[in-house]
Amino acid sequence: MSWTDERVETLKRMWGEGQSASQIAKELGGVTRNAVIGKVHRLGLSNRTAGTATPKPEAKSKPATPAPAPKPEAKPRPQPKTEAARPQADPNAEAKPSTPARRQIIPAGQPLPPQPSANEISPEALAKVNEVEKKAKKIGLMDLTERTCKWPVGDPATEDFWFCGLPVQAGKPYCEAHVGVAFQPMSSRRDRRR
DNA sequence: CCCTGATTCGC
DNA sequence: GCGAATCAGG
Repeated sequence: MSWTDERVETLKRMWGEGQSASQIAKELGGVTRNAVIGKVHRLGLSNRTAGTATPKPEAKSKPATPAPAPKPEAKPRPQPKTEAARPQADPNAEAKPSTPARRQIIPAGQPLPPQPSANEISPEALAKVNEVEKKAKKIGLMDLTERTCKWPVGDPATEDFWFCGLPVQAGKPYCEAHVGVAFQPMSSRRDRRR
């Protein structure tokens, strides 16, 4: 495969959209993420300075760079990374954030409190969670590792309690699906059109 | 271990 | 110019 105009265009577009190199590579086909990254660099449209700015000092032989070129480097990086984390209490301590319809203790006689749109999780995310829970590993507390989703499911007071256990996503404590509900996309407050 | 991008260097 | 190997990090 070669870098045709079209493929380069796709590369540029996707990279601009913040897609990862591997995703782009998969989309293009016939290339590895390394190829994509290499191309990105050659095209000069590299620094997205996102997740991994690697100020690599020097690993291998290459003193052929006598020009240190002091870069001021004042880059705030305006990536539209809109992600407002709703601090989800520790699963271990928290009861069970799994069920969307969280039990709210309503004092008898109270009129149905206008559910303050506290948790407005995208339907897709919820659906994803429900799906994922079917194939969850259903692991016990002892089975949790640093790379198993720690999302609790069920009632800790019963036997019907387990942790998701699916592979977590890079650093996060949860699998992708659960990260989706644990971290709100920030603006769930949509204005009602009049 | 999974993933991310960055860099180097033989081709 | 290309990209695998490697590096550095989450």
